[in-house]
Amino acid sequence: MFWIGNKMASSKNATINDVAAAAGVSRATVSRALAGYGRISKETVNHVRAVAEDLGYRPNALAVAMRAGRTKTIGLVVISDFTNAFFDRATKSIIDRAKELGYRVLIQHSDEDVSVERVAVETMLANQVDGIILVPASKTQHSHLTPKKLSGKPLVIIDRKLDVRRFTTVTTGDELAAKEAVLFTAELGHKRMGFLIAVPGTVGFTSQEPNIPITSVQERIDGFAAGVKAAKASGLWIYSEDKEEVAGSAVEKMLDSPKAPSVIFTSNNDMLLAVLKVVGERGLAIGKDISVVSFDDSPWAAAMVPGITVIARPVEELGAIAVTELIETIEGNAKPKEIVLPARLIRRGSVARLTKAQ
Amino acid sequence: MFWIGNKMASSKNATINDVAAAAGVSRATVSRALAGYGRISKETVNHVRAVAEDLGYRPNALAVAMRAGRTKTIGLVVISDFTNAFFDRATKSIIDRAKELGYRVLIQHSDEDVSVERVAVETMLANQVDGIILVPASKTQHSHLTPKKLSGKPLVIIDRKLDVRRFTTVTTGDELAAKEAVLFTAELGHKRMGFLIAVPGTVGFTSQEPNIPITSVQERIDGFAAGVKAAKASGLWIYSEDKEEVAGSAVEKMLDSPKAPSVIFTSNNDMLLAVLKVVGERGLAIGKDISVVSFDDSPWAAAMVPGITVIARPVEELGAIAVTELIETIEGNAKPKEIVLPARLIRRGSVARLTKAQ
DNA sequence: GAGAATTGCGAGAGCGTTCTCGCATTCCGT
DNA sequence: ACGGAATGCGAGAACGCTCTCGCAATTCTC
Repeated sequence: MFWIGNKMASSKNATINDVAAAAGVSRATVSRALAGYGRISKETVNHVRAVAEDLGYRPNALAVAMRAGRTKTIGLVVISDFTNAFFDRATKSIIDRAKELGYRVLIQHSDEDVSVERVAVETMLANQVDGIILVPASKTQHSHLTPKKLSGKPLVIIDRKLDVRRFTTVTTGDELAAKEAVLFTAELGHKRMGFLIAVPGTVGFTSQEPNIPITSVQERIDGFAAGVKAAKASGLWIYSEDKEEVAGSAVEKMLDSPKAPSVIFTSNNDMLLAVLKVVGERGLAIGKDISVVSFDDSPWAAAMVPGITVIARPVEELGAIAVTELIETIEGNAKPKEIVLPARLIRRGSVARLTKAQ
Repeated sequence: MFWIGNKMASSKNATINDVAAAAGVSRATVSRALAGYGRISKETVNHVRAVAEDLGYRPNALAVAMRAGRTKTIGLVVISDFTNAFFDRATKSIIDRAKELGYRVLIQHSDEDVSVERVAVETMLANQVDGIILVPASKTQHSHLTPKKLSGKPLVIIDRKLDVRRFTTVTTGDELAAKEAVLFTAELGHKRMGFLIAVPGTVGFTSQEPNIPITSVQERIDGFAAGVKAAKASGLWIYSEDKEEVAGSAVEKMLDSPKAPSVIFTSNNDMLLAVLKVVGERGLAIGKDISVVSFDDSPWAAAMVPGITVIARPVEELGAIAVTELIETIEGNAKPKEIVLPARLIRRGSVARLTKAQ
C-alpha cells in the first residue's frame, strides 16, 4: 500500500504528529500553537493553526483526558429513565448546566435497584468521570458509596437523602408542601382525603404502610398525614406498585370504599394517570365530582381542562444546583452541604370547592 | 509525605502497576491474569485476581480505549431533549439496546439547529465514539456529514431522511399512516379536516406552506393531503411555531374559521396539548363536539378519557434497529440500507361518529 | 562589543493499558 | 542424559497528548 504520511493511511483522524509533520515543527510546538500558551512566535501559531485546520485536526479527547487525569465528564445515575415526568426535566437541566460549565454527562439508570446502581457507579468510575450525581435507590444500602470505593471522586445526592450525611444533598421540601396542599383542600371543604403512593418494589397494592427506603416518598406521606391531622380530616392511604393497571385497581378500591375520599392525592404523575383513567371511565368530572392533586407538574397536567392542581418541585433548579455544587467540589473543595428547595402548590381547576358535606 | 507504594499516595485508583507490584509480577502478567489469555499458570491467575480484588483495581476505560483504538461508545444526536414524547422513548430504547450489545451512549441535543448539530458531531468524534446515530436538523445541510469529516466513522440516520442516500436510514411510514388516519375519520363521516403542524424555525403561524426541511413532517403533510383528496373532503392546514401559546392561537383561528374542521390532526404531542387546552376552555367535548387525532402515542394520550386516537410509531423498535445496524457496521461492514417501519393507527375515543353533516 | 537576558522551539517523559517478542525454565521422548 | 518442545513470565513499545527542561539563537544592556 502506498501512502503519504499518516493522513493517507486510512480515513482515521489526523493526530498531533501528523500536524507537526505537515507544519514542519515538533509536537510540542503544535500543542503550544493550538492551546496558546508558552513561548511561541505569532507566525508559527498562524502557520500551525492553518495546517491543523487544513488537515481537519481534532484533538483526541481520550488522550487529553488521560494526560490531564481529568475527563471533564460527570456521571449521572438516576433511578428511572426520562419517560418519567420528573427525571426527564432533571436530566435535561443537569446536561444543560454541565454544558455551561464545560462538562459532559454520562447517564445510567438504576431502575430502583441497588445492585444495578452499584454497577452503574462502577462503570462511571471506570470511565474516569470527575464526579457523580446520584438518585439513590435506597437510603440505607450505600456500602458502594464510601470515599474509597468512589476513588475519592465527589458525589452529590439528589431527590432523596441517605441515612448518612457524608455527601452534598439537594432535595425538595416535600413534607411541608404535602401538608400545605392538604390544608388547601381542607379550606375548600374537603374532609376525606386519599393518598395514592407509588412504592417501587411493592407487588399489587395495600393500605398497610410498607417499609419505604426512599426519603422523599416518606416525607410526602408524613406531610400528608400532618395535613390531615391539622385539618381534623380523615385520611386513606394506598401503597401501590408502579404499574398503571395495578394503580388503577387501587383507585377503584379507594372510590368504592365506604369512606371514599373527595380528593385524591398522588405521589407522582404515573399514579395521576391511573386516577384520571379510572375517574374518567366512571364518568366522574374532575374538579367537580372528584378532586385531584398530584406531585410533580408536567405539560399535560397543565394543558388539561380543568388543569391539574400540582405540587411543583423546582426540578430544573435542583438539577442545576446539583451540577454547580458537584463541579465546585471537583474544582475547588466545597464542603458537603444539605440543600432543600421549596416545592410549591400550583392551583388549577382540579380541586372542587365543597359547599356541603360530600 | 510518606507513602507505601502508589496505593497510599492518595485515594486515586489503583493502576495495573500497583497490582503488579503488590502481586510481585509484571504488568503483562496482571493483564494476562485478568483478561484470561496467553500462557499463564492457574495459580498466578488466582493470586493476581485476589490481589486486584483486594486493591479494588478497576481498569481505566480511557487507557483501554486508547490502546484498543475503540471506545465501545456510540454517539446519539437528537434534535430535541427527552421532554419530547417521541425522543424520550427513542433515547431510552437506544440506550437499552446499546447496553445489550456492550456499548455506551453519549447524548447531545441539536435543538433543530444545524450549527449546534455540527458541533455536537464534532464533540462526539473528539470523544472517539465508534459510530453516531443522528436525527438530522435539515435534509439538505449535511456538509459536516461527509465520510472524511466523520473520520470514517459510521453514521445512522433516524426519524427523518437526508436528500442523499449515503447512510443507513431508519424511518417510519408516516405518509401512508397519515392517509389512512384521514380515511378512517372520513369513514366516520368527517368531511372537514384540519391539520396543525409544528414547524421548527417558524415564527407565529400561517396557512401558507413554508419550506420544510424535515422529511417526516413533509410526509405527514403529503399523506394528509392524499387522504383528504381520496375522501373528497376539504382540508385546512396550519403551520405553527412549536410553542404552546402560538399553537393555541392557531387552533383558535382554525375553530373560528367559516370552514371549521370537525376533526383536527396534530403533527406531534405538543400540538395535541395546544388543541386540548383550547378545546377544553371552549367547553367542547373531545370525541363529541370536536374530534382529534395526533401523531405519536404517549401515556397520557392513552389514559385520558376519552383516549386520544393516535398514529403510533414503533419508537422502541426504531431505536433498537438503528443501534443494531450501527453496531453491525462498526464491527463488520454492513452496507447502507433504508429501513422503513410501519406506523399504525390506534383507535381510541377521540374521533366522533358523525351522523349528519356537522 | 561582550556578557546577560530573552525568545523560540525540540527532545522526551509519562498518563494506564495491551500485546508481541524473546528469554529462561520445566517437561517430554528416546 | 540430552535435544527439542512446551510453558510461564518480563521487557518494552505503542496509542495521542501535554508540559517541563534545556539548548540555541536572538535581543538587550552598559
